[in-house]
Amino acid sequence: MTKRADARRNEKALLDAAAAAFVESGVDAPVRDIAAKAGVGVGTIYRHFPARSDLIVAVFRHQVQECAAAGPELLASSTSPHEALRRWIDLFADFLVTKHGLPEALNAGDLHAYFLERLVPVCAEIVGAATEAGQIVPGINPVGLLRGVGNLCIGAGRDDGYDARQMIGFLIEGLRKD
Amino acid sequence: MTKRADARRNEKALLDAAAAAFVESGVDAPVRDIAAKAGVGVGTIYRHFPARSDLIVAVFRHQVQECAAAGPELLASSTSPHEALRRWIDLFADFLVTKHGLPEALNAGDLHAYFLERLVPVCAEIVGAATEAGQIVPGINPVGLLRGVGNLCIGAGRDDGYDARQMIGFLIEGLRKD
DNA sequence: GAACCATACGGAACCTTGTTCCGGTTAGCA
DNA sequence: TGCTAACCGGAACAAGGTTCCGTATGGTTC
Repeated sequence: MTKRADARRNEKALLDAAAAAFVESGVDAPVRDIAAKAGVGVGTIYRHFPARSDLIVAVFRHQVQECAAAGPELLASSTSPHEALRRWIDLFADFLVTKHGLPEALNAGDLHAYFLERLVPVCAEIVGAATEAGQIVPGINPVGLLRGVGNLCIGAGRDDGYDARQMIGFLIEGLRKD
Repeated sequence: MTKRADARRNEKALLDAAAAAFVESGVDAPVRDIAAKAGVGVGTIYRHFPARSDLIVAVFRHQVQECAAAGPELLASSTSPHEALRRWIDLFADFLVTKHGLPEALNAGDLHAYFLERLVPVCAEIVGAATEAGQIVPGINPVGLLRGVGNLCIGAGRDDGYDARQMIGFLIEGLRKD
């Protein structure tokens, strides 16, 4: 059941256009703009991506995968589970901080679903290792931690005096069992 | 230059209606709904409150004042500056967590302006005291801290596994200079 | 208490943004 | 070449914020 050639072409054009639009205007870029940039009608967007959020997910899927894949590697290569946690969270934050509007969008609905589904198991593994090693307080919920870090990334692009990474650093430090 | 009686009456009706709407639907309650609940046209809202955000600010002004006022008191009555900081941040978080949609709204524009203007000096004072006492790491930006805590309150109403207060607790703990 | 007008009001209309719908077009195959 | 299932474009709809302007009225003056 292979797709028609024009459909495949349009889907790629849309992904490219969306990626470009997200870079220059943030993930809030209007659907019409993306359609125009791809040389396509809005209807075509909605056939390929039933909702705006599906387009966002599609654009960032690769990077989420990479972030997920990095988890086990960091756990193996770090000097301690807490160090691995810190480094992995940094990776996650780096990803979010560079995508204008993504952290806020993450709080509403479907993005949430995919991102968390993919990253929670990884986070859980690292948190579990750190807990077992007695390096962080027990009972930390991986979902909650991920959401917290995601929230801290909100507004990180603006030039006011907000340093998301610093705050995330404090949060991770506060997890320590001392 | 005193306002006309009907204008004053309508302003109060609007504030009451907005407060009620915010409680039952969150601060995202549509302007039209608020107008209807107050028995007033939308035009009237915009004469009294040039933008939606001004209405939100007006509704919560009192509580922000109270929170600001509590700062010095806590500093005086607590056993240590870090303890005062923790308690004051808890107060701030309690305020935010109980207002559906307020934390997210805080990130966009004008709310920001008023809330921060009022609370930053207070936060700065407590942070300064804790810093001088050598209880937290030096160089913490009060604006950043407030924004971070505000961000952590986002999505705190939902029944998924996110505990904003716990995350805030970790953040404050991570500020410690050990 | 009548007349006047600055002030205030209501709500239709406008703009933007997401989403749906459907008549027209076309790729791929017989 | 013709057929048709798959696909496309964009007008139309819904919802929410904001603006505009003709109408109504509180308060003041005589």
